[in-house]
Amino acid sequence: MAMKQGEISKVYQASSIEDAIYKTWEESGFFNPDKLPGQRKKSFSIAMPPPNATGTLHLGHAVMLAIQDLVIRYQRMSGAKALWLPGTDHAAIATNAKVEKILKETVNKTRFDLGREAFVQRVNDFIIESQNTITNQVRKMGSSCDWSRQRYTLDAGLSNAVATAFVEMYHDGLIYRGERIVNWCPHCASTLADDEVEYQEEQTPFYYFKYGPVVIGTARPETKFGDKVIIVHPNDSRYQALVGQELEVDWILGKIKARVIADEATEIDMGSGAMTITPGHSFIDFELAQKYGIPIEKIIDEQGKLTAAAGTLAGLDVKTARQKVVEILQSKNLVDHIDENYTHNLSVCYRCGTAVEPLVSKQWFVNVNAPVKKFKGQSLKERSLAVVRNNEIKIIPERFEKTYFHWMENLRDWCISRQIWFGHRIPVWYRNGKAQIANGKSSEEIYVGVSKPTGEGWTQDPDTLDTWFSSGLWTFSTLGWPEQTVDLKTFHPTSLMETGYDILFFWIARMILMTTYLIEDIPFETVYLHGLVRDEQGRKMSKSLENTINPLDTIAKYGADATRLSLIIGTTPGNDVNLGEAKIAGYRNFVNKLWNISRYILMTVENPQTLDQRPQPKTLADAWILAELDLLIVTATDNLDKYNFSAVGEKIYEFTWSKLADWYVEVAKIEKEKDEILCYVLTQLLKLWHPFTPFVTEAIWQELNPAELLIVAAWPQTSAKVDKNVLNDFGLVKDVITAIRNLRSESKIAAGKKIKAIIISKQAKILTPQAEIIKSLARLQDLEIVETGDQPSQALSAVVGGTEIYLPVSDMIDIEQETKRLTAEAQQLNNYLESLNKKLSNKDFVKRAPAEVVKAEMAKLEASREQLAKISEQLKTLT
RNA sequence: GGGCGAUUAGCUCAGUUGGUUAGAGCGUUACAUUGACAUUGUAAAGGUCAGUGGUUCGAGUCCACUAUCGCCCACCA
Repeated sequence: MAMKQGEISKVYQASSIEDAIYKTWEESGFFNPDKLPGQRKKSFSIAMPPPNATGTLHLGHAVMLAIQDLVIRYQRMSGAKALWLPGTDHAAIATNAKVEKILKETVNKTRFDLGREAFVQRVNDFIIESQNTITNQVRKMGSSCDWSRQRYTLDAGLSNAVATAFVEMYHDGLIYRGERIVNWCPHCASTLADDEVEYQEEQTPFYYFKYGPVVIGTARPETKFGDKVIIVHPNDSRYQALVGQELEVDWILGKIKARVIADEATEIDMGSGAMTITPGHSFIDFELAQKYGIPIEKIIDEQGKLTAAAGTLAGLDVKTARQKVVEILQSKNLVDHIDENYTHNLSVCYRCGTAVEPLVSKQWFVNVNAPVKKFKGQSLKERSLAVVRNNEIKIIPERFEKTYFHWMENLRDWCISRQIWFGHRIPVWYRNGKAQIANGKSSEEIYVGVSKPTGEGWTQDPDTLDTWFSSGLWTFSTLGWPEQTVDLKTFHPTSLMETGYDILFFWIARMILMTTYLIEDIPFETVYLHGLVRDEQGRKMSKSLENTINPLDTIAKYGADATRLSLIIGTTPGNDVNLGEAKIAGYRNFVNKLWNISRYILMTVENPQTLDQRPQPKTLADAWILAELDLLIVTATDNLDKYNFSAVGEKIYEFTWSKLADWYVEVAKIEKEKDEILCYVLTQLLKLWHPFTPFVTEAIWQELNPAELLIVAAWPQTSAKVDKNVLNDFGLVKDVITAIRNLRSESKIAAGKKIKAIIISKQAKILTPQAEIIKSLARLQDLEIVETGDQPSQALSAVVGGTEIYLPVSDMIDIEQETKRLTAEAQQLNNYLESLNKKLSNKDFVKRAPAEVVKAEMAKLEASREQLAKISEQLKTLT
């Protein structure tokens, strides 16, 4: 990989060296914290959010990988025992669905045709085949994660953790099996968690039926067979007389008896103000039914067909049944009217988009409200709220804490059983006929444990667990739990959880809930939520819009470093990032710039090498670049600790391009003999950049120091106090040069033309030693610097601070234009002076503002006055 | 219905607890090929910080309201 001097290409070719560099890193073993050099007391860990095992890299992954790799590289260089643990997720429903789709398309079979065992085998084969795709793509981003600790949610170890967690929670009464209303997806043939349901607006007829003395409204007539209770609002004067009565009403299948109950669940203004309740197929009605002890009847079954409760209509599908019911009621003259233009939100499955059927089913649930012994009576929900409320866990940006609280406060029991086959099987076995325990009405014997019980006749629960149940254990199941491993002790709680805000509920909340209970600790100290990547116009990226950017393509075209920078700089946590290819190309240009600065140093320095000893400055420019670097190191380190990645990137970018390349390297060409300082500055700069752009920095580093890998180089430190005088003094030199360039440009003096300049300045002592630099960079033939003197007439002029600059080029001056320019400048200065005067003549300002602020304003006033006076004089000399 | 966010240069966005004449990149204009870099350099133009009111000596920043856009949650029986 290392190239000899002189062979370094003019343009940085990312794609031709990145893979080789990654290989060198991986083979070094340094991604593994156990193999890092030196004594490392502090540990720092990140559990990588596991991509789907069958997925491919997209920009969402790219963002998380860029940020997490940045943090872990910074920590590793700062001397931490840094672990970034990678893995993949089996993504139960998603993968199950994917394989089912393949089956359908290739052999036109369903999972039921194959049978459970063959189907699961099929899925596992599929995973093994595609697993490497995603992990290799993760490598393409430069991710320095410890592959020796890679985990997969269906690993034996993790599966054991899942079973252990289930069993423990069951025995503590936090997991129960019950007939409750759940979201059912008829297509997936499985339950869904509340947050796996999405909503779609749709138009549907809304029916008003006569139900005894009241009119009730519904969009779902086919569920109404068993409605035997009318709910009215206690304050609704229209129905006061009915409350508490039992009425006989004519209904779909004939006459039934209906009770009237008053409850605030109804709204007076809504429809007729009265409603019947359908406990089996509505969440709200189910709760009401429990409250009033109303029997729950199942009208629709798991296949989406009507049950025996529908009498003659049993077996019909939902759509047909709806028509039939309406026809029956019409024939009985019980239809009041129909609103054809009713819009409502239809619940659909987040995976397949099928309408979700709320129905009552026997499922496993996590009880989030039960008091937990080891929490002294606090519930899972309360404990999960507490650890964020008391700042044990910090969420960045902070506003998401509110969102988290709101969600957690309203959390209902979590349905964790799924009827798909791929996933962690529920660790529960049943046996009939030998009932030892009276489990309510059931004569069934039940065993809950991590492995199959001994004895005959046990069958395991056919269901699998919600994929988020295993994800909830991710931070510690990956470290060996339930065993008390060294890793668990060393790296848990993890330091940082970094992920998109879109899975705050799905995942972050579940991890907090599971971890606080199972290991009585927090899963992570800080949560950093990044935004979603959108296209340049802020639209969601989608295949149909053809606006997607594939990170693998941009890595190939612009390099992983440029791709990473485009996702980190200019982005803020929690806010979406609009990304276009132009932005990535821009950072490719920057990476090339860094490459070429290095190339220049490698070509001109006699013995290029890394240097950590801060050299003694010989000139003002030396002192300045060292001071700027000191300042950069301090602010970068400080801001990285605060997770202000973008700000740090911008600062280092500015230093690299606007200070080092634009000024110091140019000065070095004039002053010469800068080998030590150039080596030192480059060394420190490569280190600062490394967490952001690991590949190019390592490539350059290897040219300077083939004996060491940059990934384990020590993070820059500086003991030097930032020298403000040096910054100001060289600042003046820069300003003078810029002012002269500006005058030349405005007066269209050819760039090649060498001219003379006269500088009159009280700071001549500072400027005089810099005469060579000024002459060269401002392209002057002759330069005169005096402390006081007469203003030359017929000269272009400018004022910087208290310094006057004159270019006596009488033959080239356009008096009119020059007068105009100076007058405009004077006018602007005048306005500024006025605002300063106004501010300072305000007694309250002088009295109340801090003394230093007032002092600074006074100094500004003084300086501006002086400057204005000089410009006025310059104006006079023109005429 | 409840909550959150955004609105700053032509475009994409920074702006940390209120305190330099509000910044960057891209784009635009003019000039340039000087010992690394045209994926370059030099210089410039470009902003009533969405609007209104308030707090304050001082507001892009804090508060209230309005407008537009976006997101999340709940859900209409």
